[in-house]
Amino acid sequence: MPEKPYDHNQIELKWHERWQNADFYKAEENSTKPKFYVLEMLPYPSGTLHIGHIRNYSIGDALARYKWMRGFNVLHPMGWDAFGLPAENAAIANQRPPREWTQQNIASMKKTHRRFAFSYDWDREVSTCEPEYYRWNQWFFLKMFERGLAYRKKALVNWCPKCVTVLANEQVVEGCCWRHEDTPVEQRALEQWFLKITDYADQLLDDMRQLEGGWPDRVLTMQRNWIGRSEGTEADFALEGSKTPIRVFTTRVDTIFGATCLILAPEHPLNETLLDANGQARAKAMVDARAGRDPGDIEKEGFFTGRYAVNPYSGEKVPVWVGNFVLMGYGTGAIMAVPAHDERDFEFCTKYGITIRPVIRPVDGPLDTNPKQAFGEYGIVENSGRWSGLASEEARRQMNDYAEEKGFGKAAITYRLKDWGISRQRYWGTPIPMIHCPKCGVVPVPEDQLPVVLPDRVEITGAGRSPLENVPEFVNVKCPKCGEPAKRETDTMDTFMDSSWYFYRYCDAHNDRMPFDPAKVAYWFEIDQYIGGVEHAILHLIYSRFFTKMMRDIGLITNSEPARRLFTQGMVIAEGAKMSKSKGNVVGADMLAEKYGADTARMFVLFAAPPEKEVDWRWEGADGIYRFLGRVYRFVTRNIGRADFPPPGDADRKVIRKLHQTLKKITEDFETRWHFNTCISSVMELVNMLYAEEKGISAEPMCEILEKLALVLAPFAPYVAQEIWEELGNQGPVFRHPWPSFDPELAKEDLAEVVVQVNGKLRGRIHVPFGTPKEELEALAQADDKVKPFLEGKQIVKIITVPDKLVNIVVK
RNA sequence: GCGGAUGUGGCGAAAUUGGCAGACGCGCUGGAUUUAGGUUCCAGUUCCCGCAAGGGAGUGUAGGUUCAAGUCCUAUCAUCCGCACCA
Repeated sequence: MPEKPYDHNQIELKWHERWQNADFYKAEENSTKPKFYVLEMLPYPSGTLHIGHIRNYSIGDALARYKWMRGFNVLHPMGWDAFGLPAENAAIANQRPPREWTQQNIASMKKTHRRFAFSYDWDREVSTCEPEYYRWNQWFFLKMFERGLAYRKKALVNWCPKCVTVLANEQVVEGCCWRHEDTPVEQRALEQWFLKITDYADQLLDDMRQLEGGWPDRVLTMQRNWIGRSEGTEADFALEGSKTPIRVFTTRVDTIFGATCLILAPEHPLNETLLDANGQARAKAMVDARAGRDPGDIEKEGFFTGRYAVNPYSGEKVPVWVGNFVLMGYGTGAIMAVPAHDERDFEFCTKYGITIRPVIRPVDGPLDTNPKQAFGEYGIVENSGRWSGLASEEARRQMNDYAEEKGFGKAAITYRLKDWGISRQRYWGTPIPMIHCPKCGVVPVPEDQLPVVLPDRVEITGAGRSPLENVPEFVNVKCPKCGEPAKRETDTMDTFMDSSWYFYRYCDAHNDRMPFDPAKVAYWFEIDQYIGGVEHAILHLIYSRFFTKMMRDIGLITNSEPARRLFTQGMVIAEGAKMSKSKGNVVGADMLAEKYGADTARMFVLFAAPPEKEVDWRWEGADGIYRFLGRVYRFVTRNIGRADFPPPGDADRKVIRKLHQTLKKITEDFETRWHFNTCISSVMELVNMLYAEEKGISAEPMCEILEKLALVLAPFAPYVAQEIWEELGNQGPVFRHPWPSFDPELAKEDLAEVVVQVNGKLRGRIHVPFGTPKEELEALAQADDKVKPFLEGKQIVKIITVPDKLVNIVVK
């Protein structure tokens, strides 16, 4: 057959059309339990759908297709993000009717991903935007409410005055709105719903031990920091002239005799009674000044309240101050300042001339009167009454006991992790199924009335309150308890709620009685492999771990962790920045596909770097991939049905060996590391050799090679692979054919190449049969012409020999 | 400041268990095909000296362990990421 030019357009269109309605996307029934892989949809900041597709699908596809060939049945559903609205895009969130938008989106996603991707099981698809999904979000919310895990309180929220909306924590970038980088976020007090994730803080921390090895260390560390457990002591300082004491939290109670003042956070509730109008104004100014600033840039300042408090251990009277560096959100919002042993306290107290009193000395030295040396260090406690002379750790223990005994404090643990605020003042999202009744208070919507569905037409006011408030037929309801007129909750849920359990729903997507059948989930879970972007390391991945534990506690599931293994993909960056639509630096993988075709586009992205690494997007290298696919295609077409094959010869052995070496390499890389870049490069090596040896390859090996080439290429370049598969006279999809196995015997070289070093430097190489004995190797090495000159006139001290690999001669 | 990672050619990168540094690709150089350009094919391409054979240096920097270090240890610098007056 004459050589055909590689026309990617023609090939891709042809198969694109044929695959439109093919049923081989469906998972095959399998007698053994398949692996459960979940591929999170968008590993990149939302808005980067373009690039998200190609990179994520590539990895997902390549894996899924490969696993399929190996006889696995991979559950590979669409992730929630695919249908979910970009949560941060308030404009769209408030304008589009969700249902239509969703359906439109599904349609377009189906189209796009047919082009780029392959193996989705549409039966299991779930849209988090569908009322059916609201229902189970709401169901979970009610279960948590019953258990006291969902509660309502007034809380400060981030507020962007330009967007006129509430922002989630993750949408606040360096104190400013993520869309208006010059606009500091304000704090507003609103009634909000919270989930008590803090109840699970210790479990979330402890269970990480199960995840070690399966999850990247980086993610585990980030989670550990985010939860931020610290052990310490809470102690009450009696406030003079008041019955309410001031409670402080410290991790270093052993330094408490060095506490020379108390400092309250400017937002501390006690300030309302403690301060005069002037003082309150100053405190408020501090809070405002802090908004939108990098904490490191703010100079510490504060003022004396005029009041004193009593150190419960020493009985010493210390002044009470207000300080701008004390955070209300951590510990108790009040600290004892120990300027001798804490850098921040030192800075503050030096500025205002407050006494500095060292109380910790090094184990092997005297008390250091220059306090700067001792910040944060442990040692021996001094000048501390009955505790003097104890080691820090022991002092802490005894002082904790003492506090408890005397009733003024106790050992305490605080967390950086805060309860999860899920209220959003948005149209978009799952309505929170609660009703506010003037008589009965907050009443849950009865389970049989779920789902509470969003109204279709909503006018956007931009007033910064939920647009749902303006829809009377939604808001005005009868109280389920007393039947009197009441108001519906108008906040909707954070979309992270959806993402926290979507993969459970995949196991039983059409269940209309429960979120899912526990038996089905028990069959699939835990997830064998979860794949997603790093940026979800703390939020999504902590929330979904929390959900899993909550679901276990309400008896739905038995596993404590959602996923055994986690793989975090690197991000695609452009010119050093994360790609995002708002930055306008999304470079089109579409354009790449337009010019070279989807096969080249996908393969190029896979070839650029291993998947866990972030990759700077530039398309200079794409030519090489396109050339390569052309080389393959032309090679195959001109060798199909050729009449003039030579008789079997040396070349056959050579290329068959290379073929099996390639198969071995790809199979191993695929199975363990997912380093597709090295897989691809080894196929390239094979093809390079095929070009060099083409004339000498006889008919039979050529047949084998062409077929294996199609199979090996299929995960990376499905269209060309399929086309070749058909040209070779095969029927049906190449993906249904089992993955080719390799023969280790055929992959073996005839002779071992043994490297000869003199003093660790490469001087020669000898070729010997495998298993040549040590003595013989050493003799051959010394006799080698290239090696000899380096041995002349020298004395051989030692020879190290690694059989079949290396001889190192040490000379003097 | 704390925590985590990463540093290898002009570029993306490879080297999986301490054993040939730079596979594969881009780019570049030369050659063949071509009226020419493009395409395709072949060869070369870490740096320095050399026409060449060959030799020397070389994985951010400085030490160390080892017959042998990109890989292990110590220190240090740079970059990136995460958290950040967290008491």
